Amino acid sequence: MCVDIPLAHLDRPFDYLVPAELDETAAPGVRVRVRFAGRLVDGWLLARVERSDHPGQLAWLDRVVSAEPALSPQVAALARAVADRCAGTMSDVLRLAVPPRHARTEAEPAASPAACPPRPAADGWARYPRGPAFLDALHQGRAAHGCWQALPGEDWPARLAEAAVTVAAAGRGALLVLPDHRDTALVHDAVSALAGPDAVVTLAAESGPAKRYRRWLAVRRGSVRIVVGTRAAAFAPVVDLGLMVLWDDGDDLHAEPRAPYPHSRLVLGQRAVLEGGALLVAGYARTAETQLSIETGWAHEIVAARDAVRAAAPRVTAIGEDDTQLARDPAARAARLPAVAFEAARAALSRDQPVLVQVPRRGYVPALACQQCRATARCRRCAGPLALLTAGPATCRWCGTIEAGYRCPACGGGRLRATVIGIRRTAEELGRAFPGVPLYTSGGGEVPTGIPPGRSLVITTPGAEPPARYGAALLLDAAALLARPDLRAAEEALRRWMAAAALVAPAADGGRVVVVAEASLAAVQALIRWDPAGHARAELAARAEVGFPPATRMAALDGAPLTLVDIGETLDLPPEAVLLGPVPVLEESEGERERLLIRVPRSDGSALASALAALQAGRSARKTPDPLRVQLDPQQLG
DNA sequence: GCAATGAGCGTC
DNA sequence: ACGCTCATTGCT
Repeated sequence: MCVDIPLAHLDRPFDYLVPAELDETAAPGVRVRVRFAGRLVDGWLLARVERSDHPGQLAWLDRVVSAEPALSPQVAALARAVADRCAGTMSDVLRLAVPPRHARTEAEPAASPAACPPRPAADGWARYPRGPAFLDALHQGRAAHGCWQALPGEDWPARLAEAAVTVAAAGRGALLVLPDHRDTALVHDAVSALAGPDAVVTLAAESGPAKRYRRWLAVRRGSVRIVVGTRAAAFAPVVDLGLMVLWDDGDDLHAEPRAPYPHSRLVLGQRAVLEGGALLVAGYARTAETQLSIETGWAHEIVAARDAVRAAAPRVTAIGEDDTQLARDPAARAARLPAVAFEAARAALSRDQPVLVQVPRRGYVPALACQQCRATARCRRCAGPLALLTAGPATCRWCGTIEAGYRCPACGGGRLRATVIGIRRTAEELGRAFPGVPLYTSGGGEVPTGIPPGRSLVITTPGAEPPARYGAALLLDAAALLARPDLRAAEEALRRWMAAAALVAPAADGGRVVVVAEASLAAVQALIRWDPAGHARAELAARAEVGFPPATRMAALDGAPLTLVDIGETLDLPPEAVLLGPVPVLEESEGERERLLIRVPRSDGSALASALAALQAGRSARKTPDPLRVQLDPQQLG
């Protein structure tokens, strides 16, 4: 029995006696209710055993909630492994893994078992030297581990669908985890086109409790073999799992924001170890984590040859922000468009092709700086950042004070410049620079599903690029992405640039990408050469140099300052552990919060996790009131 | 010397 | 959140 109580010191199985009348329904995997410390709590029946090691009196199982064995032995083992790895509790992981029960749905009769589709042709994989061999391995049921860098312009949903249907054709299940719903829809449609609409199901929270549980049960009961979904689907109880796919593992949407904060990469990786299925980590770009799995020999890379990359990639031109030659055309000048960018856009439009313009952040000039010395402009009253929220004067984003006569406290300059120009103003300005050209914007919740053929300008925030075949892409304010004070800034910038540039026609067909950033920067170089592998290699080496993940294992502890000092002194850590901090956490919320980082060699990762689990167990047993957040391998190290 | 009371801990 | 243990307290 695993009781559903979020207390770390109760994160272990408890034994109960099964009354004769429940003997038949009390099977492993069913939901039960038991009396625990005097009150009725929910729980999962993990296993039936002959005898208990518990020396005391055993209590009786109160009720079997439903005879449906919702929790498969594989998912139970996975939840335990993920909890251990993240220094969290199994019940917390199970809450992420299993959707809430819907009784009426459960009573509906099960659909017939999934049929085997025929093995599809997968000629698209022939462009990657190891591609066909990987698909053969999938069909033979081997537990191959691959890292696939998709070529620019690749119909990647079709390639992933081919891999999934190849596995289904061999009678096994496939699970595809993608960052967002746009991507799940693309892959769902691609699988559906290849193997029919009944061959695939998309698991998503927002489809409503009944629908969600119905689909989930269909997976659990083996009525459907191919499952598509976002991060929660990484736990989907796919029967006889033959393949797991993780698309774009650098996207932070793969990081679960609820305790114990497991990343889809970790969940699928653990699953590959426990269940033995194949794993394919795929994307245009490559993360340092994925690079590590290649360098340790755990995974093989599946990449195209250099000449295939050159043939598929657009021509990329970098222009530094300061030595930018602005376009002569006055309208283009007003839009702050460098001449090279203006020309690239004009050429594509003249060929009747759409042009993609990527702007780092949404909104309307999110920040202002001194024109003269570039110091960030701050509010005189509260030191909040100044911004142009409307077309009016600068306004403080924190307290709303209107700043009419700004004077820079550093240099005395009285003029302001926008440091990041948002999507709305860029759209306005570009509209003026290219009069008569249809204009689309994409970002936030509003992403056009497609762009009509012909000339148009598509202004987008990163990650919201509408699928189309673009003649050119302009990556504006690219330096702003790189300048973020984040360990992953370079990797993240390259990932976002590649996502946009991959939609542009090959150089041979006139496809051009203009990135407004210094050509000497490593990430910019990697974009120009279209070399995600080289960048990941350098990135991993750089992290090893400074002792950051994934070269090491790291834990972040967020809590009150005194709590952290106390923990740092008492925690039972492996001898090579290094404490960093605690440092204040930049949060505008109430209360003083600090962050303590703990770094250990990768070989001590499990010792670190168990030390932190023991810490949490001690704190929950002592009913320590002040909250402490423990995060292993945090995405953000800030 | 022993019952009455309460804090602390484990929870099957 | 119960209910058990064990220590302290107050009284015979």
